[in-house]
Amino acid sequence: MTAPTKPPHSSSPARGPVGVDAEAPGADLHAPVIHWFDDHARDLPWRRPEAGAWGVMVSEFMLQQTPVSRVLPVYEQWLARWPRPADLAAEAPGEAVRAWGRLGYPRRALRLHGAAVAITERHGGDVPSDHAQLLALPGIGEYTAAAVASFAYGRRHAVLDTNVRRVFARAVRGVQYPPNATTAAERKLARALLPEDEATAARWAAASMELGALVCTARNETCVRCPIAAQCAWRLAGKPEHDGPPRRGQTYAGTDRQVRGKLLAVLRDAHAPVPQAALDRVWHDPVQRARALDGLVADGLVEPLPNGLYRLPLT
DNA sequence: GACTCGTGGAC
DNA sequence: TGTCCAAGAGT
Repeated sequence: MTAPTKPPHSSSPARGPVGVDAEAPGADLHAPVIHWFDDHARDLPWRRPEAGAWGVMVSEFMLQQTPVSRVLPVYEQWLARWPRPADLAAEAPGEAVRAWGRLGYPRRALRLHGAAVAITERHGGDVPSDHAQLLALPGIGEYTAAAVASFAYGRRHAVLDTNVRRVFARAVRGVQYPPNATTAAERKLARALLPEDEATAARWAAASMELGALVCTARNETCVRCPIAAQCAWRLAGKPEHDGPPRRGQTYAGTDRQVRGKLLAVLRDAHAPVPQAALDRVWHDPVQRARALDGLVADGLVEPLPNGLYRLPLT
């Protein structure tokens, strides 16, 4: 999977600088990036053929806002325990939350379980390849639908994640960072840059994402290793610093999220219903503590029992 | 659009 | 040490 068929771009004719090719937008970028990918793609388990569409889908859920290094061990355990969607669908949702461990954003575990149930009920147990059908599954948005269709089934979709957005912002728009939220202009650009050929488009999607992850990183980018440095608008402009509205940072200490995390950690580690008193120990402020617990219950991550006990959801 | 939702590593 | 960041989705 790491080095399938090479695209028919091997010898691109000499071109002028930056995007002057009106016939094929981005054609001056495709070949170098894909060739770089041929040599530098990481050997990740979800890229191996035996991963299948289910493996790709599980990896995409886990990789939403979580680094590869932390996903790897959980992914392996997950696929060993639930090798098919129907296997996960047969489990209690709380088991998915427990197996999720400390990946963060545990609602993703619940949604992945829900997606497995839907796949089992509506799609005969097979991960759909159609973008609209993928989009209809819980926890799958625009990015993940495109990623699964492209990576697992070789379909032609613009796969616009934070890595690709940063690569395009720099190489094409000449700015350090993309906007905070994905814009219509970015989607239009991503579609325009998508190679016509389906297999090449899928390869391009994975390659441009990998370039952002390994070379064109948010901080300490290494342009000396970049296959398109010579054409990069940002580098050619002298790599100007980001201006405009500040990129919103995330605070964490003292937030409800931190309290929710502490509460859920207790329930994950317990294999029997937990009394209220055990949950009360994780946070000093009773108001915030109650709000966080209510939120977990409302989200379906925690199941309250009639006798004042709590556990991960059985249904 | 703005906001919420976990966790840990790097600098 | 605190800030920033990581293959987003849902409301």
